[in-house]
Amino acid sequence: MADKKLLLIDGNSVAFRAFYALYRQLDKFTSPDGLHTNAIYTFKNMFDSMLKQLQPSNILVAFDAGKVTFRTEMFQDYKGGRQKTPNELLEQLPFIKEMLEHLGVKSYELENYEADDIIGTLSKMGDEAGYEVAVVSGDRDLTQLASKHVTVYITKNGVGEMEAYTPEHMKEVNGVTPTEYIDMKALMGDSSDNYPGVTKVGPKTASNLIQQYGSIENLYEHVEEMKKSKLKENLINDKDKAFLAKKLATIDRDSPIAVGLEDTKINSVDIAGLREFYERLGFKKFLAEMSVATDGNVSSEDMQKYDYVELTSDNIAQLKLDDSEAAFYLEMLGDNYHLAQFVAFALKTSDGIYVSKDVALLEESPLKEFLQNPDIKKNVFDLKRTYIGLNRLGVQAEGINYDMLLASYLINNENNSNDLGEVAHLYDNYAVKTDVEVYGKGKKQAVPDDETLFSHLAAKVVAIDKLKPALLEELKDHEQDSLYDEIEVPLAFVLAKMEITGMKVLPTTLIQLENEFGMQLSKLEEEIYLEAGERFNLNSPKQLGHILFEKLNLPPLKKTKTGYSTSVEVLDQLRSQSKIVDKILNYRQISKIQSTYVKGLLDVVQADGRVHTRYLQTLTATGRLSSVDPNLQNIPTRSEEGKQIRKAFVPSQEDGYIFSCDYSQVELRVLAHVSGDENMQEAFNTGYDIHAHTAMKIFHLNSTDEVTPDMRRTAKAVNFGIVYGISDYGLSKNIGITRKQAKEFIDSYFEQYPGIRSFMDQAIKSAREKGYAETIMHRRRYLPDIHAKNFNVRSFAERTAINSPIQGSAADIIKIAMINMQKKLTELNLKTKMVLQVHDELIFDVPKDELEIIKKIVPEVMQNAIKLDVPLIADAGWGHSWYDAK
DNA sequence: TTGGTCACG
DNA sequence: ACGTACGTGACCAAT
Repeated sequence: MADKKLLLIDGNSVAFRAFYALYRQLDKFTSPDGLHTNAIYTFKNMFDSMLKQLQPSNILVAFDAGKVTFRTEMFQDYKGGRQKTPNELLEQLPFIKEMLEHLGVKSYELENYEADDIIGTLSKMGDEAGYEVAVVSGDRDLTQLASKHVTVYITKNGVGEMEAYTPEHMKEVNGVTPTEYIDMKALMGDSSDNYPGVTKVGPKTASNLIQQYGSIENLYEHVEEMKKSKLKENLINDKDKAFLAKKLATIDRDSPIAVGLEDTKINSVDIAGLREFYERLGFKKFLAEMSVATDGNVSSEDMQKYDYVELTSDNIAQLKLDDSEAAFYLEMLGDNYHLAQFVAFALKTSDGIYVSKDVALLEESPLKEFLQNPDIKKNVFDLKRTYIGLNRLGVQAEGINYDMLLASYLINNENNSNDLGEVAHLYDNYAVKTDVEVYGKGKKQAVPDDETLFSHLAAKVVAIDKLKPALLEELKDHEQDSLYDEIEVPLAFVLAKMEITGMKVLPTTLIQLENEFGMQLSKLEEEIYLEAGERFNLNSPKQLGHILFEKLNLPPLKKTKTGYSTSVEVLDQLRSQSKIVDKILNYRQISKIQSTYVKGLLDVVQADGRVHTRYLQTLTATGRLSSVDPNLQNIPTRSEEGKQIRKAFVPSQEDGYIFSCDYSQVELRVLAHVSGDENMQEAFNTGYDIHAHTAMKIFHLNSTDEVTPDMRRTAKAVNFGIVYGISDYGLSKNIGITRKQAKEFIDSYFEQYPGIRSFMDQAIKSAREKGYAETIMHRRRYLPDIHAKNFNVRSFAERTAINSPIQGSAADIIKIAMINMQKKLTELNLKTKMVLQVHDELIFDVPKDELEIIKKIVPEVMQNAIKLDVPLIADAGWGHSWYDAK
């Protein structure tokens, strides 16, 4: 702690920031009595972060006393027209003050003055008395107080982040000194405080003028010397406004405050009062923190320090591992567990907690036997990560039967996290810190000292065990036990094996493509520069927009937040207007393939000549998987150039096959099943081409023979639209018809498939009643926005309520197929490996002599994954590369 | 870190 | 009347 360091906080401003930081969680943060607490809670977090960063010896928090101040006397409309502070925030202010009192911190407000003036006055007093002064506010006005010993911190978006304004920083940002800033404001006015400055003068002009003249007084002495301009006229006309604005902008540094520096001393924390306060507001996290900080009086057993034993090769022999159940955690630094550095492990048995940084201990007796013993049930967090980490150490884990991460994802994937600490916090267990707290993030990520590390890991294994009953109970309440036990947990092992196997990629094929595409790209580049008349960065949408819409004067058809849109959608319509457009589209397409797929893929081929993706099993809102590092679920297939990439994906044996099998229209079949629509079910049961059948229906034809390719295309778009929760606008935009036509198609569709409409209505109604949408396997997606007042937000939730059960059930189905498939491969003792899943498609690496059996069993297993009211159909293809597997 | 763009189902 | 399709990940430029 610095000797004399005074922290002055702008209470209203910080509370305001705190309130809006968690505004979206407004309804989730309430006390047992129903009081909103989001601002109180965040205020405390921000306050803690200030203490940590600034280490003050003295503190005072200043508040505004009321609406009327000496400034409103000068200027009636001061802060007029400003939106009223929401009641939800106002009602929290007294509690913030109460909390500060318990914390031993003085709050102060003064009739007729704003918090700014209190801070201005105290900062002056502090400065004169030899204090280092730190001012914290969300309001940039305060930056005028900055001086050699006064630093003004302006809160940024993140809870703990602040921008430090020293006189030097002021100069960089505004070009003026803190005192000159007042004069700058005099010229600019302040729209949020509702007072005008000089007409047409903004920050730029104001800054330039003040840099030139130093103050408005001096400026107006010389104003007649300025050469004739609109600016000069405005300055002269608005002279009174400027001088008034200066008065309003100036913080009173000699206000008649009734507190002095002696009042800023920090008193001791009123522990009992604070605890009672936290309990009243339901702040479990802060309560838990208190128990640790104050030692003794530990009310929450969560916060006990755990005793652990550090395992070494010397004491390992004494380790008793005769339990039938234990918790285990293997720590690796970084997301990519295929490559991540091992840090340490922790183990919790009935005897106690054991930790060690020596992961080699896992490779030997007795830990290896323990981990490989199927009869000892292991509780973990992130089964797949654990399994693969152990696999790298030569351990084939068995008996892992509980995964806290998977369970929490199934229970509620709304506030999804892969961090054990964060998940534990969701279940009111604050005994374990988050990994970011312990290891840091980004460049600063590092392993801490042994004591910190071991305590963290000990807390982790304890939390895994401790929360297990609650999570299992909740799964049961949700009727998700079989989704968890029979789908997600077994699937995690299947995915682990797929990831470990990886897929063979031929770098030479990619390098050939790199050369070809490279030549095409340089040729296109030159041609484009020639047409444009200059060289520029083709990959910059901003620069490209400038060339197209300003230099070449093409019509800008669409805008984005930041400028002109240059997307395919726009460029496609400009094709006829300039030769350059086609070339740009062509360049874009090839450059995408080159950077993302050719170069990107080459970068991630590992030493074994394979790519090992990671499937994220606990990420998506619908239950699908996602694939990263590399993403193998978006390898090009639609364009021929892109499809070339697939030639580099080959079987592990040269004469082997890549075998691919995909479901035909799973989502529509799921829709036919869940909606019970008779016409659609009949179409699938009879084996019609569903899009042609739809075309026949919506165009009122007598037979599918009359369906033209155009009609079929339209019908296909309508079928897709239905799955997404259709709107006439969306459909019209997608297939380039009018909204009216689109509406007619949709109406006609609902007439022909009446069950679909009632399904959609029912889906929305049920989401409203239950608060979530659900798949056939009881996977949930919570939809709080279904009750939103905002039309757009609510509509989005409604479409989601329709789409999620469809997309999610399809995900359930292929997951079941994958588990059955892996089982079958093992049963039949085949060498074939399942290597990829692309949402409705499974891909296998097949030795030559297994092709025949695979052709038979894969479609069979996929088609029989689940029994629906309509048949599931899966079509297979194979070849000597992924490209040829069609 | 964010936004634009584009690859996939 | 509201403005709009559902679900993802990677790359690049600009902040």
